[in-house]
Amino acid sequence: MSGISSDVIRGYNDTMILYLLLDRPSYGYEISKMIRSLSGEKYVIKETTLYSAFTRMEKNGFIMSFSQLAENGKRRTYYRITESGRRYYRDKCEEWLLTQEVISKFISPKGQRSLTERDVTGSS
Amino acid sequence: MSGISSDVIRGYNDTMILYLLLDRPSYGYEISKMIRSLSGEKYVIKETTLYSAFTRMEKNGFIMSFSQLAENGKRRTYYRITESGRRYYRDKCEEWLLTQEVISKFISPKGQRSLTERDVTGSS
DNA sequence: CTATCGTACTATGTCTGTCGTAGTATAAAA
DNA sequence: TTTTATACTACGACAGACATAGTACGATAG
Repeated sequence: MSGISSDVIRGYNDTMILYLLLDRPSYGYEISKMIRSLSGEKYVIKETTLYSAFTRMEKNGFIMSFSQLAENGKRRTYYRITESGRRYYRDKCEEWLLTQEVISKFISPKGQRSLTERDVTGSS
Repeated sequence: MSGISSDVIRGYNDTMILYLLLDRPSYGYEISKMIRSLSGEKYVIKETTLYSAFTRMEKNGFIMSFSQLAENGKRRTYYRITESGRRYYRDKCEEWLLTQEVISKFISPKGQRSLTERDVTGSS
């Protein structure tokens, strides 16, 4: 299998989306493409996850939507990050650094610590 | 509010617990203390989270429980990691490395990318 | 002309891990 | 005797991710 489980990513989808909005507004389809490519094809956000994140974040005041005609004449919903959204993003970045630090203490590269055979069995 | 949100840690509580069981069996209270101290007091697992993790992981075959009398004469439920649990732990470690790699692409240290002054704030 | 594909969404309900709240029980300490 | 630390269990709420399904429209292929 391999890949990133949804439990891990949970709570960081918002952060990823906001990151992509820092420079300029964007819309669903484009953002999903950007996440895919920026992650090196390692993570693909689900459509429902993406759009529900938009809804949630707009409700929370982190982004604002506006409708605009695309080159092809189709109407799209764009999202722009707000000041509050930038603050939230910054906080999440800090939280991420902390999280990394903490979780890393519980990770051992080979998945093992000093382990002698007899530890595996025996109680009585 | 700083600290680690539960959404972030979600899915890594199990990993932390398993890490602490790699060497020897342990029990709830001790594990919670170890998580607290190993994380440098930065993360404190909730009791309910911990015990429900035990239940879930035993059901999944990652750990096995056994009851034993403690020094003080009280009966405790200890947990021992299984082979399957070790494998799961190793997988989670790999997943973690991948996750770190991916999420880090969406994190900018100051929470900002090319950004002109006026966007930031002014308290002046 | 029709079918399919890519784009751009919305709706609805399920699942699962975390957490709030609360309660039980015992030994040691105050 | 009351409090504190230890060592749990039960129950329900919550929220984010996801599965599934459907709508709509333009471009492209056959």
